[in-house]
Amino acid sequence: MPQPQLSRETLLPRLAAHVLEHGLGGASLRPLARAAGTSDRMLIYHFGNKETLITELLGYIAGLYAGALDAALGSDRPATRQDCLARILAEGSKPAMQAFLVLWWDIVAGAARGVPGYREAAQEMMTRQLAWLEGQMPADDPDPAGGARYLMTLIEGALMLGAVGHDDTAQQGLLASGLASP
Amino acid sequence: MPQPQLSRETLLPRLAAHVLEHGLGGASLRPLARAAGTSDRMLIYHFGNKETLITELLGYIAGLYAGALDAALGSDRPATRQDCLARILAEGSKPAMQAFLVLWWDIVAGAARGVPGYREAAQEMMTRQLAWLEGQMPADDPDPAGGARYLMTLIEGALMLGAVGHDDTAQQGLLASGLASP
DNA sequence: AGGGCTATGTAGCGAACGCTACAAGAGGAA
DNA sequence: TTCCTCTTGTAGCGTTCGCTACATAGCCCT
Repeated sequence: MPQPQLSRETLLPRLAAHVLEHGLGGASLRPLARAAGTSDRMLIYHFGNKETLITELLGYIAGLYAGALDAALGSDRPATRQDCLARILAEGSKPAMQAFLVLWWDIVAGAARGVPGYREAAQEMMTRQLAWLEGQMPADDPDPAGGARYLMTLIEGALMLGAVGHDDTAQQGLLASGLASP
Repeated sequence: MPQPQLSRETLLPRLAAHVLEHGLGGASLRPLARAAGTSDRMLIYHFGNKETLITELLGYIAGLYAGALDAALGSDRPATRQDCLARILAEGSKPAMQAFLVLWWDIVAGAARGVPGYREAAQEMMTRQLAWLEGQMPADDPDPAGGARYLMTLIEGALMLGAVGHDDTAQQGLLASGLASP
């Protein structure tokens, strides 16, 4: 009997790719297994049950997200908060980030409803993004910590408005904040 | 045979109450029917299929939300943007709004993924909230339209951060924006 | 060599899913 | 009265769900 030596570590990347494409809502064992080249039977064997599978998967995806942020970290800092915001919005509109974004709202919904594992993953991703953002603040910023949290709040609001088709509202809001130019 | 004369109109309020409590993710016909005092058979009879049921339900909930906003409309306008923001955040933290908020992230997730009906409902709710917010802007505000969109972006960002356990981040962000006081 | 232990395949369980076929009661129309 | 339409109940279809029972092939240890 062949032993492709499947483990959680080798499984998680392919599972992550599947949920990034198809979302968490319809993530049931058999499609997940097919995407990972194994069977539902083996997913249960390796993870115990579906809930821990999802929890570990969310943790893994949070790690992926952290890696993507690190990769996006430029060596030169922006000169102003305006530049900073512009860079981040450019980063978030990259196609590679779109799949993350769509999945992100699944995670937020789960976190808001209290589904086990979701809040932890969401919190970790936001904490990581906040740290990244603080590192991206202008060197001469009078209040990098507060400024990063301010930008963060604006960015997340803009992303949400964009997700529901209110991109224009967000754009005009950022304009009125004085942190974006037309 | 008794005819309790059930129609879409009499059904929708009870269906809405159910999804406000249990969310849209697990909203399947039989539990929905039980909550509405009927059977899955009759839900299909009245709505045709589940997709149109959900679509109509989302529209109805958008109407509920609009009504809640109207009810929250005070006759006196706030004097400053700061007051305005404070009032809105107070409004959003009312217990009656919590169920809406949890459901809201379900809707956002569906809208982001392109599930039929979700984007329309989300857009309608945001449009309505934006109009309400514009009406709440200070009478002497130099740019009510832009200011409302700016506040909107901040508020939605703060709500999202709150949903994932980053309330403190949002609070410090609002503080750094100069629109909130400690 | 033999006995565990780990990893896997096959088959299937009971439940829930969206939806449908069929019959039947109630009320109006002819 | 007789028929026809609207509304409802009962039963069940085929599918998918998470999960399990059981068998078995390879590996390591003694």
